[in-house]
Amino acid sequence: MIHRQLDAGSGIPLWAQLAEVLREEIEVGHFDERFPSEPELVELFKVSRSTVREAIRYLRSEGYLEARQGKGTFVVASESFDSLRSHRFSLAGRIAESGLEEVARLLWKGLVYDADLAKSLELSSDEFFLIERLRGSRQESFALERAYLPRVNPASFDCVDLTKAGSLYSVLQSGTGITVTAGSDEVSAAMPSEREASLLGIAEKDPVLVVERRAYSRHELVEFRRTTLVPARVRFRAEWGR
Amino acid sequence: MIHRQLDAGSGIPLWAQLAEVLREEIEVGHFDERFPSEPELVELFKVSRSTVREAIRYLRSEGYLEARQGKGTFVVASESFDSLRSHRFSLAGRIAESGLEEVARLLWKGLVYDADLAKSLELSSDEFFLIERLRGSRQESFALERAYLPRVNPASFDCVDLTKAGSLYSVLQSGTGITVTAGSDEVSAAMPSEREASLLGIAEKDPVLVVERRAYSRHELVEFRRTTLVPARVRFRAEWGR
DNA sequence: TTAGATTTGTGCGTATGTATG
DNA sequence: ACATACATACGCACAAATCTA
Repeated sequence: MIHRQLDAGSGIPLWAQLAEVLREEIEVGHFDERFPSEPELVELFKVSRSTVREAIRYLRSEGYLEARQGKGTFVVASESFDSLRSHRFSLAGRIAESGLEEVARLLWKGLVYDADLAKSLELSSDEFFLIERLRGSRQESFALERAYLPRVNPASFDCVDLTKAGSLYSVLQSGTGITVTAGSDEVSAAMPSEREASLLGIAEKDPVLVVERRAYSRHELVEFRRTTLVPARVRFRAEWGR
Repeated sequence: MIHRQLDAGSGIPLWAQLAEVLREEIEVGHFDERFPSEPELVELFKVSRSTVREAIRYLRSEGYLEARQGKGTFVVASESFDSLRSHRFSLAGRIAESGLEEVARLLWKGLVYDADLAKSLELSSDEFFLIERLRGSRQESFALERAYLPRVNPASFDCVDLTKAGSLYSVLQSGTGITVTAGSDEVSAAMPSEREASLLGIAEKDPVLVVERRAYSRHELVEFRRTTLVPARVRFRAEWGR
């Protein structure tokens, strides 16, 4: 078994030492069949249960472990890329930093038909309500946002102010009664189309960040959103540490 | 002040109830000038400090709060971009999905001198130990990784196997005794140089994702890493809710 | 510069609740 | 019904970082 001595006076917190030992064992594949229970770890490493739980909490937040009440703690199948695995990225931009007011300009809204999109989203109907907005400060734009809403009543959006920077979800909630419960985001890089470059005020040779979002309400897709961002004006940032 | 009664028998954990109350107050801007200290919240809501800390921990993980030892807890200025604020992005690629073995090829290691980099990192010396690796499966590469280590003994890396996919930090730890405690990542988009495109096996007109990492050991920079990724082969993905 | 107060971080102990098998 | 597992909640003490008098 493991049995590595933790050093209380090393300046490194006990839970961090324990997490490091466990992380190494996980990466070697030592716990693939079974991860020790909390009481077992308490006994093995001679620390309190709070310390064990703190270490496990950290490894969960890093994506190494997941826990199920009543069942146990399990190793998550490893991603290939070291420690870029599960940091919390947030969008940070000059607008937020400088405190400039953010504005959203409505470019277009209305029904569109897109068979390819419907197919990739596994939807039976190719009808979408499209909301296209340009976001930025008064001086410059940093994002072009296209939200595709399947199966909604276009009239729901007639009286809604879409120029506010606020969330589309509150609009969805108040306009249609739909509550978004889960979703996914995917970040990639791409080249802008001529129109995108023009709207964002960049050259066609400048690359952009693309975020694709799927939002669900009770396992049902309620929004597909593609946001095109200017990397010089806004970027994703994660801070991590103990 | 606040005073909302929490209900112990409601089925909802006390910390979650407290977090919800605090979140609402935060969004109204009630705590913009000062967020209550832990003992104050204990007194206000008549719960234990662990419960208070659990609620604050959650709000920190959601990006609403940040805490500094000795200073206090503070409301994070809301990012301009709705709800992309605190998702957990992890790198997902074809390699991990298909279960192919990941390999790392050492391209170069040795001392380099870069005054611009030293200046941007606010370092007095422009001497770096550079480790350049190409990562991918046997069939194709998906990332070019350049790690700049200031002030390390080059001999530390003589006997180390850098072709393993494993973390550089364990190398740092064993080779130099340095323990990485904190850091930040920033994701952007860029065009590859001729050499990068060639090494990654892509066209020069294909955009790439760029991740810049800063790693610290006790407030001291110990690594600056720039990773260039091929978006078609690997991307950042976050799932939320549920 | 120093000393003390304040605030979050770490770590211990205990007890009880809830989900699972 | 029972044992096992993690989740919640309480209390206490001291350490480390920060601010202030």
